Amino acid sequence: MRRDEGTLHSAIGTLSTNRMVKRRPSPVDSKAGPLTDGPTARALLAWYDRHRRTLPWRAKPGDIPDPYRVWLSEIMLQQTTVTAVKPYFEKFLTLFPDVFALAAAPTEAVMSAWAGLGYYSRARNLHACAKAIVEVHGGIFPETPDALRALPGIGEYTSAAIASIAFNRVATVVDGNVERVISRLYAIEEPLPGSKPQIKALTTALVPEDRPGDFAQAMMDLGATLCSPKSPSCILCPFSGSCAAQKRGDAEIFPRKTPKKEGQLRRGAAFVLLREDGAILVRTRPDKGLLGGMTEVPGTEWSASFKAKDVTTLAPIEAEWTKLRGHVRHVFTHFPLELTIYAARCSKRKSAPQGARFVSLDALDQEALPSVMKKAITFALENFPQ
DNA sequence: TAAGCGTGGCC
DNA sequence: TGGCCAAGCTT
Repeated sequence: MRRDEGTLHSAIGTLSTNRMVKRRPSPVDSKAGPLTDGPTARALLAWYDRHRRTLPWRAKPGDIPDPYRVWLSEIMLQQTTVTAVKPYFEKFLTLFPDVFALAAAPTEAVMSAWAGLGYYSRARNLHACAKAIVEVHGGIFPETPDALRALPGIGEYTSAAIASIAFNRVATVVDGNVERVISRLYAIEEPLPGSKPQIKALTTALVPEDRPGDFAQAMMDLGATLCSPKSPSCILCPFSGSCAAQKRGDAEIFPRKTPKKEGQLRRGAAFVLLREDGAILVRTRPDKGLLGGMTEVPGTEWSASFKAKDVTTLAPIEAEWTKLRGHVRHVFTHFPLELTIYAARCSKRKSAPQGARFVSLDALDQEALPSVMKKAITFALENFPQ
């Protein structure tokens, strides 16, 4: 620990003196510890200036960032990969070009545009946040972490990210990438999430006053490219030589994590009712909880004790329900799900029961349909009886 | 504090 | 193929 502190202080010293000295640690240095250069923001920023990723929401060098784009991307990127976010980001910019358009949009439009991206409370909070920015802040994003933190869907990470990236404010941005990079730089043995306070303190000490936004993005770019979870490219890393894990040669074991207990399998049934004019029966889930506010086909509760026996008594209408062979499997973050699918047809004159509605298959893409429901409907249509 | 909350890609 | 993982927030 004393060694870490020494390394940190030398990093701060290098920053404050604004030196561009390239000091390759000698064998003597690396044994001496405190004499070895620690990681510096300068080294990282030099790398970033050459290797930064081009992303749809990222301002080009010299350009002023658009807070709306920064905010929208940060919400979408929560626990979500860049690849998954890109098409949704473009779609949202087209449908809702600015915070005023988003605030004025119907909730259903926001939810259906978000469908497939997951963690649907993000969409609800996104909409609430847009309204708050328009109604409370006159459509202007607040610039400080504290003010941002007060908005729906914006927590510790996102408030710091927006403040630093959109407004170049000094803030400590710690996401999964930063946790990995810092854990390796200092070979932190304590597992996450217990190591979070230490990681935040070490990160804070590295943030440069002149380019906090670039520093945050550089740390995340580094974590997403070179300092990857598996087989990191230490040889190319700007921190090579000042990274404790790289010196040990076992960077990939960091960050250590406390194992999570796995969720128990839940089962349930779903009913796909196809009307003869090509519409299926759907309903809207309650606003809160799993898949809150999203569209679903009618079904049973999902539970560990579910038995696929006599479940047609739970069907939305009386019909000739056929139990389809096989199951639809889906894995949520906290439990796996196995759905038994029942299928039936009904006449064009059939009206939807209370709380449900018919939607033509052609209009299904305008629904807020989560992936598990797309799976269930696709499975039913592909295996429909007769 | 810990649990709840999605999804798709990767090896 | 299945476990791991991705720019976390809310309660």
